[in-house]
Amino acid sequence: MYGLVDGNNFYVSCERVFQPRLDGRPVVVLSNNDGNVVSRSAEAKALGIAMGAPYFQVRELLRYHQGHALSSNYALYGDMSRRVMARLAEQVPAVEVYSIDEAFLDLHGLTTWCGTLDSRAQALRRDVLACTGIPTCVGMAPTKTLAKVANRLAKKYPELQGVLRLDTDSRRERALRVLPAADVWGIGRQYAQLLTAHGIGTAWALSQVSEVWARKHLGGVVGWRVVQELRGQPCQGLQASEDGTLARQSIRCSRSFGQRLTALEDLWGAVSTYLSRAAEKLRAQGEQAHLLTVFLTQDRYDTRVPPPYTRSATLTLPSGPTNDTLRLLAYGRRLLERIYEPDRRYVKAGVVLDGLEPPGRGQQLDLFTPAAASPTVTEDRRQPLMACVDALNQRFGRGTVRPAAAVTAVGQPTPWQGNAQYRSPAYTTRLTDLLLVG
DNA sequence: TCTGGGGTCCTAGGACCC
DNA sequence: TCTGGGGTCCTAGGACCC
Repeated sequence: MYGLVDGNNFYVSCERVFQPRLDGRPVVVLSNNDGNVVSRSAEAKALGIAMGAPYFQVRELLRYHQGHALSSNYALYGDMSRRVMARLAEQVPAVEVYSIDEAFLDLHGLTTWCGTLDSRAQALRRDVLACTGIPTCVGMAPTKTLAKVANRLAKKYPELQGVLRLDTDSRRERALRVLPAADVWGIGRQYAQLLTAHGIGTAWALSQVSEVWARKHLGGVVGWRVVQELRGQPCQGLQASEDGTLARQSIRCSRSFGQRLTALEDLWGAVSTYLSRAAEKLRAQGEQAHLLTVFLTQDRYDTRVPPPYTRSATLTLPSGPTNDTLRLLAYGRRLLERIYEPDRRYVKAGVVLDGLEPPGRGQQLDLFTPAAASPTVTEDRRQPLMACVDALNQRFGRGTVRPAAAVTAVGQPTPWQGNAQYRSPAYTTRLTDLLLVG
């Protein structure tokens, strides 16, 4: 039996823990750059503000109803997330941290020693609320996909008091019949449209399609798994996370700029910043990457620009995997120059590190470089430098030590810097931002 | 004027290897 | 003129998730 715990309106709930004045009002949290709505309070949902709505479209509505919009504060949400996950890990055999606000639980054997599953789930919710201030809902079922269904309905119907268990055929059928197929985990916009066209409206109808049909129309084996899981056949197990964190298979860092950029050197300032940050994450995870991607994106809402909006270039690092910022920067520059075109107006850039593995798994030497000058040798000497940079940035704040390309003249604004006008303090992770009570 | 960021998995063709 | 089978890697792209 699987459980799925999900924080209600997670980002808004995090903000409300420290700003009770936000209670009872429409509140939204915005994406980076104050672009889109990414979290909404119940009051904001009631106003009809859609998930992902551009802020400029809802700004007036929100103001009229005396609501609040906040820039996203990932330092706060990340820390609150760790607190929630830690509470869960204390109380169940295994936890898979699925996203910043969601975790799958292994509920094996919980009934036998401590009451019914439902009462256990309620106790879990009370504990998380009491210890972190975050309200949650819990769904329980024999497959992850059904646990997601249960969680969804637990949120939708308040009379369920935040908990729903789907462990019998009749309960399962009742639930699937009221859930739109589009709300099933794994059914996105494209598939939802296709299902509608075929007269498949509910999750129940989706669970009745044939294997051949699912494989043909829903992306092969992926779609078939969704159908099987809706029928109660588990296709995926729990991937337990060690100490509440998950080792990633790829690391990405990308940002929208505060303004359009055209100059190569401005773009390089952004890309080198993101690449340094990605390399730092890579080292924190104790791994090396052997694939590097750089991408540039143009304004996809500008009708004068024909698609594709994003150009990317990927390089398999010729001298093997690395987590050395300086080497990644050298390759990153080449990739950027490969995709950069003058006279284009770019809105966003990013980097991806892929092919991650722990260090020391047979390094590839370059045939044409003398061994003493090979990248891996100079790099070994640079490991202490990287460790030092990481330590400085951790102690004195991100960007204390950064690539020269990312440094602007004193008093000059950073050309690529995004907007974050309504950011709340880092209440739980920065000493000077501690909440004062008095 | 203003439209996010960071992930996962799968497919598929071509290069290359034995 | 005939032209294998199975494997991995590389690269790009497409779908999905929160």
